[in-house]
Amino acid sequence: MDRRQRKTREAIFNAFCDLLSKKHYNRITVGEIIEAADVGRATFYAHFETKDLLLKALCEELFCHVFDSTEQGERDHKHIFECDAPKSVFLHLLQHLQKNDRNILTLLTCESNSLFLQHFKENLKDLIQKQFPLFSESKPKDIPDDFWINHVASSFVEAVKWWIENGRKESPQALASCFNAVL
Amino acid sequence: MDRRQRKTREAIFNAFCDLLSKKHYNRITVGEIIEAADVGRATFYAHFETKDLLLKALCEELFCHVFDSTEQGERDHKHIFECDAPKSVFLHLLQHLQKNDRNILTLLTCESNSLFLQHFKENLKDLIQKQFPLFSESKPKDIPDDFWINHVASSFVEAVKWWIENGRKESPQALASCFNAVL
DNA sequence: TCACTACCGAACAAATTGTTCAATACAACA
DNA sequence: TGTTGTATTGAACAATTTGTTCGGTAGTGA
Repeated sequence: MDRRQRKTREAIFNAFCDLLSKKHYNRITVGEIIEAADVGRATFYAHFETKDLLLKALCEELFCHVFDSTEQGERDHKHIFECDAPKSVFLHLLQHLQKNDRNILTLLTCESNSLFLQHFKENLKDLIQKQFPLFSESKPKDIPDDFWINHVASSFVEAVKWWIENGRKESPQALASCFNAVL
Repeated sequence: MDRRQRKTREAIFNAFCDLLSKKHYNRITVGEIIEAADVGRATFYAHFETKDLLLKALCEELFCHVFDSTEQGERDHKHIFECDAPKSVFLHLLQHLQKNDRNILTLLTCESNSLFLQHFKENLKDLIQKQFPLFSESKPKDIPDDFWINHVASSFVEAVKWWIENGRKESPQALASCFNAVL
């Protein structure tokens, strides 16, 4: 990709994140984004058809990074998935979030955090699906598999949401152990 | 309240619900609402400052009804909260939803159902909070109370969401038992 | 009957969206 | 280094949408 395109894309992402930390997604206009990013109006629309697609692209870049490194971990350090999964997977994810790559915590803390947590949940469900045998051990009998997957993924996301909305006072370890306790 | 006001309010609510069943909340304009409701623009703004506040008012009317009748039940039929709560509370809520008062199922099935489920969760948390002793029996040790309340409420909402998005094939009883199994 | 108030509807400025286009600046490659 | 292709610019544009105003109309409650 052309260096100019990369820079523009990055400038738009950064401006968008900045704005998200200040006001709700629905109240952010394209005009504000291009002003903050300092790019031309036509340039914005050359990159993203709509604000919704900008959000989608941002989420993809964001979570693709988190989950890639998780699956990377899966290959590099087989033990994460082998010894006491799924516990270690969730702890690993929490530690990853705590590292705050690409300022992901700002987005998960902002007024519109639900938008990002929603994407997070979808990615999580995929991950659980792929590694289903690992997660099915703790599954109660007589409930549908996808009900269980949905429950595990959404419980984790809701735990993260709770954590964030309460000021992230607990360590990743403490939160993971709360999560494991209710699961 | 003046009969004219009641009628206008009702017309706007109905039009809004109709539109929500057809398109996403973000894509619905005030212009469309007043056309569907067949009221003047100034009239709309005399009732609701913004579209967001209209949504809020709708949610309040909707869930106030569901939860009032639940707490009503609490007074009239003490057994709901006394014998095997919290199981019966959730079953009761599901049966209430199934009755589809005020077409609530249309809203919970629409593209923007998250908006309503969010309000549902808040009301649910209040309910659990008020009846906390009943719900704390199954609470694992060593986790914060509000983490537990959040987990119970959001698990229920996510179960309902799963139920709806999968076409509500299960009976309220079957769903309640899935929910109890994972809790 | 009478006073009150909700509604109408048209008109309005302001903000926003998404597109177009010619001019300019930069990148990649030979 | 020069050439070619492409990204960016900025201004201008119509079309939508928002939220407000106001004089006139009509229904409400007492």
